[in-house]
Amino acid sequence: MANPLTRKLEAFAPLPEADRRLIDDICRNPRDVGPREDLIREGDDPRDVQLILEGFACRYKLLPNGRRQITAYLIPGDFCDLHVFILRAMDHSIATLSPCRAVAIPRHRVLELTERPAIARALWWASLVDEAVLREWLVGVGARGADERIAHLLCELLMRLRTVGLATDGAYELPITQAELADTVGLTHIHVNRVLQRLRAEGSITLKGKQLVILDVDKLMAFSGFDVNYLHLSESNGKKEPCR
Amino acid sequence: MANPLTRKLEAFAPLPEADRRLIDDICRNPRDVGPREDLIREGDDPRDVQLILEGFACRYKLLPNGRRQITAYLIPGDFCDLHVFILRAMDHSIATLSPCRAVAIPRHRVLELTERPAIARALWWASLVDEAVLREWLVGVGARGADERIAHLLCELLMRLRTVGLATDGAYELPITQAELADTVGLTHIHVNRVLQRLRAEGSITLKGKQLVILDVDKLMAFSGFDVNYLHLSESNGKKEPCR
DNA sequence: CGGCAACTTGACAATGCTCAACGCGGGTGG
DNA sequence: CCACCCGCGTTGAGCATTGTCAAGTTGCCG
Repeated sequence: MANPLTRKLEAFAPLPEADRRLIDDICRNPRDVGPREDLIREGDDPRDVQLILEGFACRYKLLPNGRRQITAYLIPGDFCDLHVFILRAMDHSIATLSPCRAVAIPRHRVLELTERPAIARALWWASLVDEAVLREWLVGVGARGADERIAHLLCELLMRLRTVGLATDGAYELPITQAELADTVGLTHIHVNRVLQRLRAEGSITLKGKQLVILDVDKLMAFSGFDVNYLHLSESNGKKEPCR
Repeated sequence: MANPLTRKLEAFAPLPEADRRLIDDICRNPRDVGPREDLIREGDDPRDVQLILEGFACRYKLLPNGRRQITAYLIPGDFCDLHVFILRAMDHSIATLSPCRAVAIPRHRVLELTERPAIARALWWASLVDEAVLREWLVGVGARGADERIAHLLCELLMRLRTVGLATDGAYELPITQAELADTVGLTHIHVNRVLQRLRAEGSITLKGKQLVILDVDKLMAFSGFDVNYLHLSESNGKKEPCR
């Protein structure tokens, strides 16, 4: 299968063959990381940039009150922190959720990437999308009810996984626990469980083990108020009117 | 008073005199905008970049359920969207909260800015800070109780306004309504009101009209779990240990 | 002085949380 | 190969925080 980074960047614009080869070259010698391992910790000085090739990782922050908030999922093709090396210390941590395959890219190789105009533009686009996703999560936690919030997240993951070839129709693997989901959407794992039961009972999804199937994608998107536009996929321009 | 953009960027690193002059030049001919006016709307094609010189503006998103979520405050020295012109359509709107003074910077002038290495680095830093702020808001809404959440926001605004010279000690002007605060922190305006009453009753703050005073800054920061590090101000390195 | 927007307060309802317990399944060690 | 254990998922009962509705007050601006 194609390199997930290439697939993702080409969702923005096609890359020259030489650029694709550079990406393949950079992704040699990946390493396997077990589940629930920190890749970078808050307070660390960021050095190498991590790129996820397989599995799920996340950004998270621990609070004095003992709670944890996950602020992003990193899926295959996502960079941990392309631009942070300008900062002295990480303000959050990054950990694997599932077992992952990742590459640590040294800074000089990152610069090789950003010297290629097509890649640079695509990475720029990708970082704008990451920010849009973050905003959308804030909108969810701040203004959507529990059911819509979780349904929205499932829709988002579907779309993101599709662009790297990891979802077909409405089905994909969701290798995280309900407790991790809870830390993502700002609910307790118990409440997350109840919401998932409800979504199953309604016939919206099936979820056995780690296999998720969204039975009627359009319906779930409508229910959760999901509007693809924020992912800025080139195909999806102007499908829906924004709310006024 | 110095240009707020200059002040903000110099919180990262000092700028050459020529760069400061360029910024001053770009900020000529600002325009005044009334309160509650949209600067850019979701769906619009982003063209000029807006820079706020005075007043408060915000990013926000409207939901099908009628709710609104504010995802960022833009204060003097903040750009609306430095990097978005690569995208075809805005995925959120930007509006003034208070009366504002702003400049619309055409794209070619933005490029003039980014061609100056010191400015480019500082803008890069600023955009990382914006993202960190966004993450912190998500953490607040997802994992902090109502009182801590609001207190945390007040602390953040204090620090941000200080770097542009708009706060002294614990006092600053907060030109927004409680309803707008509510849309920011994901609560109802009624609950926000109760929390503010509580903070007043405790002697943590005073708030008369738009004048906010944080009576004991350290105490409020401790209470809300505020850790300056995420703002990446150069002075504030390693003051606190992150939670583990 | 009138009017409107923002703020305030109270009573009640709902959403989501806490605590506690139990089932299920996969992996490990005896 | 079986028994145990531990992590994950599930369920119930009662509680807390926050939302809803409704009404009243304050204060500013014309």
